[in-house]
Amino acid sequence: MLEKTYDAKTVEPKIAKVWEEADAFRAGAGAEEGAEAFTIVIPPPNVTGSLHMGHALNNTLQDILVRFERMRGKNVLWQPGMDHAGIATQMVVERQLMEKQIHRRDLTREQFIEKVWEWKAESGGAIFNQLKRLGASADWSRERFTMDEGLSKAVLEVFVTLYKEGLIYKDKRLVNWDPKLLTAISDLEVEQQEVNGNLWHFRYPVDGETFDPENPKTFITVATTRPETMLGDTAVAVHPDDERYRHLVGKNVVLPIVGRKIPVVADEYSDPEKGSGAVKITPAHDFNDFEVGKRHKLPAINILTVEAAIKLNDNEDFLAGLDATPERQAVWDELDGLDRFVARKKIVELMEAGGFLDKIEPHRHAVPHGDRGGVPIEPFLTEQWYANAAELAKPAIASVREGRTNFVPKNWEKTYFDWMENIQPWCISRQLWWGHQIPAWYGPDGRVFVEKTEEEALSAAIEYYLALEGPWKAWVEDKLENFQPGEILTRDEDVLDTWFSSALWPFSTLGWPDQTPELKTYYQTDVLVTGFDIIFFWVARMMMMGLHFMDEEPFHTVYVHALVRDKNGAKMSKSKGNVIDPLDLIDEYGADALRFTLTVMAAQGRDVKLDPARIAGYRNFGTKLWNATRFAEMNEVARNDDFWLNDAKLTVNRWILTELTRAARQITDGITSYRFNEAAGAAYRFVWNLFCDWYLELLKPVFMGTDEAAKAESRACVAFVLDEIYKLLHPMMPFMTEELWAQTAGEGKERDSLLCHAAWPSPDFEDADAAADINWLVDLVSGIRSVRSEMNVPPAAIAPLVVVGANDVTRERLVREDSAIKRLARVGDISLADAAPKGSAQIVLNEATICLPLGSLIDLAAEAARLQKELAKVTEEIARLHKKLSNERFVASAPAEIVDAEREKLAEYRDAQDKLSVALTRVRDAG
RNA sequence: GGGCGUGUAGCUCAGCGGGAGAGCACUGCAUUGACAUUGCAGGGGUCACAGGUUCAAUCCCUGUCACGCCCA
Repeated sequence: MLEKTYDAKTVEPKIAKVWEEADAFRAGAGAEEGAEAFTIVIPPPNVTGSLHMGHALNNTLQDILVRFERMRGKNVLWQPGMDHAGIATQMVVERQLMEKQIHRRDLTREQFIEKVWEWKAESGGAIFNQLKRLGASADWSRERFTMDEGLSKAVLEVFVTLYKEGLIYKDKRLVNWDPKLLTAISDLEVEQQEVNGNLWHFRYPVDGETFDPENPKTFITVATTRPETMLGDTAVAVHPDDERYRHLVGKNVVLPIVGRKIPVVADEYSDPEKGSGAVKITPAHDFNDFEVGKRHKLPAINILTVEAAIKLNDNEDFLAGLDATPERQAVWDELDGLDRFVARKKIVELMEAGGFLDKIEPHRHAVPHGDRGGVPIEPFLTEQWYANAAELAKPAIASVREGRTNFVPKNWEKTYFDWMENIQPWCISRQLWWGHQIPAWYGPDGRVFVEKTEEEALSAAIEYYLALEGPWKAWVEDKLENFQPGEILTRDEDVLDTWFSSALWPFSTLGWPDQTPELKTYYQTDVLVTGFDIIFFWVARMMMMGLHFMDEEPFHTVYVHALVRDKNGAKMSKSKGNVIDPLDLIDEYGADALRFTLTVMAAQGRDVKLDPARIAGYRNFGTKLWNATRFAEMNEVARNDDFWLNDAKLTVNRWILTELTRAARQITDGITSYRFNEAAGAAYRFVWNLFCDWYLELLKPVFMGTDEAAKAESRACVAFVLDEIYKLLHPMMPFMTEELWAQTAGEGKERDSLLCHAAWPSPDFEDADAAADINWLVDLVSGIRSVRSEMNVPPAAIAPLVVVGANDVTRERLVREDSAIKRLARVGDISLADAAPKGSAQIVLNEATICLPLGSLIDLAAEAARLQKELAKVTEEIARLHKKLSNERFVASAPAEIVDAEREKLAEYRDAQDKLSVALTRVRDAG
């Protein structure tokens, strides 16, 4: 016997253990030899991560697909793993070391990396246990890590290949530099944040004029949001059509504080409407200015250190061509080494003191911030490694364009195209220690050798230098005489962007570059399930790499789900304090309730606003099913394989089997079309509103009756339908259904397989007549209940039922469903009559009028009012339909079946109108 | 500024060319036997606004307003 209530806290760990011991989710588990493969690779969570709502939704949806396809008999692999998350992990470990007063730089690189691995062994990967608690049925034995040996091998292979193909190269250009983390980051890792700042207007004196702040002819005013960068200005730009400044183009201005003479150039970048219409140009510290600088061949003077402090002294680029007067030198000394924001204030003060400050305007503008470090990034001129994303994107664009990979919902394709078609070179090097070190070695002259191993690089280098005539040949020969490792080549210090290895995930996890059986079986993977926030970071790059190295898309479908927000629609964030921890919800309501809630709310193209009250509601749904099963048990429901359902005789059984067929189709269609909410909704309605509310209620008279054959048939039928319900709900509520499956094996019996390996239902029982019968019964009972409630008839009162005008079908139904009607509608004798007894409440149902002679219980005035209201409603409908059908153009243009249906409706309403009128007269006569 | 999306019951949301739906909340009634994590019944909506297409528009098109997100 089932426990009185379902306790998720004890059942879920127990079931998890059952699955684990049965090795139930191993690749191909439960599938027959040669079954079609179905593969999903998990979006690898960060090794530092812990389960948040986004993960919960993402993995619930994946698990639904995976469990569903496993039950459909496919050879399923859900490939799990984690991402080494370069910056995030390095930060976590650095912070931990700092608590012990150890700075990363106190350690060698090797020592630090050792610490990271130690950290991973101890605290990394907590999220896997959390995913297991959610019920994720991945093949945990195949766990991969982007830094593990196999995946690192794939990274080397890809890097070296792309380099040799010319698709990876080194370049010196402006990058997004994070002065806190001291590394370059990619465009995608930059977040624009709106801040309140100022526009400072500076006067730059025109060369050859005597500067007079009162005389505009002697200077040009420029506006800037970043005063400190003026130290690196190398021009002032004005618009070519701007009359105000035309005479100055080609002349020089003298940069205050610095003394450098810089030209006024004409460039369309300058917007005459903005500020003064003249803009200072700092090619080394601004992306737009860099482009202007290239057009006008301006020098780029870097005036910042990697930590974004001012660097003037010993700065050759800065000092070149300057007259370091003692006064200037004193000012430079003062500025040198100041943090950029301190320097900003200082510069403004100096400018003001010299009369060069025109005005300060408050200005709200976007400032780029590093998404990890959280500080404003600096455009910084450095040499970095780049991947030619534009080239790699071409086939990736074509794939989606030609429908080989499809986005669901489709509108994300536009986002994908917009980004891919304007893609910039991908900066793939990072100045970190934790990550895949770039396989590039430099020779004594700085020449780079890119190979998978140092040995190969060395051979390449030796071959190169020995073939060279010149000083390096002798140098290398000399070194080779008495060879010490590391003396000829120096390895590039940088590591690769974390997303570089993630981009290979769909094939690197399957063993590539080796041609493993897994790779053959499971690539191409099927569906990628992800949030839209990583379409650019990850999806696009997997497409590029998959196509380049596998010649086949990594997946045929990308299902993009929404973000989970709080119940007010705000993004969950620690700072807002509105984060809901899925583990808390699992503790409180159970994993099944959380999963079902996320599923039923996961409509395409809309964010999930999660209100914990909803979860309680869906927890109740599980309880409902649990109790329905208990009810079945109490009534000796048991599977009976000898009973052939097609032979079911009871209408109610034939009806529920018909409804089961419909529900199973809806659920199956919902999942296969990624409309998870529809699948969950269909399951919910079937189980609660049909199976529990009507089917089990209708069976109560059978179970309490004496017709043993009917009981036997019904017991078998309930058992069958329950089994099908467990299966249909399993992808959404795996724990409870697996438990119910085990518990309902029957006295002393055991199921011959786990529910997670049971065959997915595809019932095809259809009996339209039975469906019509029960629908009539439902309408009858609902109608009677409604009237009783409105007439305030005490629930305990039993009234007789008199049916007027019943045709043969209705008469048969009344006999057939006699006990159900009596029980559910709480009526006594059922009889037929030609006219309604006096003092009856009356309900019009199809051709018949159902009368409840309530005697003294009835308030005739109230009943008259009720009938009047009904009549009004029907009359209104008749008017609407009449008008519609009188419209010749409707009759002529609308499809015939629509017109016929409307005519039929009209006839039905007219019939009902007649009967209601009779009923009303009858009530009034009685009064 | 460009793009995407949203606006339907008090709240959270489905639906989407032919009679406005769900869950929660609310109101009334019900408590000995599957289930109060319950049952039965009920109230509640100019489907943001304005035009257009159509025999027919909550649904398609255009515009307006409001809100959200992404990219500059």
